[in-house]
Amino acid sequence: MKIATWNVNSLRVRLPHLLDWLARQAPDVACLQETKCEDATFPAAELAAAGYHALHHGQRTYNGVAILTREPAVECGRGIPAFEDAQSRVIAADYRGVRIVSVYVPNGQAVGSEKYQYKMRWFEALVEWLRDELAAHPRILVAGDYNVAPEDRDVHDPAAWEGKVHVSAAEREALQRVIALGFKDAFRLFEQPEGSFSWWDYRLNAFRRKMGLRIDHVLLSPALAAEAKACTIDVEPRRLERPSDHAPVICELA
DNA sequence: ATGGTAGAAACTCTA
Repeated sequence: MKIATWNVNSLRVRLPHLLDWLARQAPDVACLQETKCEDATFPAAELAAAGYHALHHGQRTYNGVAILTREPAVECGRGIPAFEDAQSRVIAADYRGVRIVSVYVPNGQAVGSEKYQYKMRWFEALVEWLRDELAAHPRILVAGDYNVAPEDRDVHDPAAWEGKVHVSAAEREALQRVIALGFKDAFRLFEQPEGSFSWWDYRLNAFRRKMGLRIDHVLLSPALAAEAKACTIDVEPRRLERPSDHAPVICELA
């Protein structure tokens, strides 16, 4: 089973890229973030024509997460149950015996800001929720935009980024608390090229200059990690005209 | 030097 995650930064704008990419990569599951559309305007018909069923937790202008599947999946919740959140950042589904969670962790804007504090509270709620979810569903994966680069090798210029949002010690510790529940970062189960990133700022020609961060992750439960065959970042969509600022991450399970 | 671009929506906020 081939499972992908991609922050598309507006599903409406990126729909042509997404449809081309679905045809090329043919994932069984695609977790999307930043759809930036309401459920009412979700392009379900276009995706159905491309061969995908969709579950969407939408929101106007900001956020919005979806799960695309080849066959219908069973939705099992939106948001973090014990965390009151006006922002659409989580959707979960069962598909072919796997609990799939698509997450869009808050950006955090700047260390110490109000949005950063929200990010840290959000992470704590995620950890508490996933502890129970992992116990109840041994075959679970949590894929999405975590807005944290776990290690210095996930950062193009660690010195320049030191202490900044996405890289700060507190954010890395928060992500490690998720991983410490028992999850594996699928990407690091395999040998990878140096300078592997999943996001590049639109500004300053960051993509061409290889100024990226690896902030999009597929976290696998131990049962699924044992079945992982490969995990790659597909940078091709980032090369296109009018791209998302993120590249898809693709994980293959046996 | 605190820049730059992109998206949605509304003349600003978020990333």
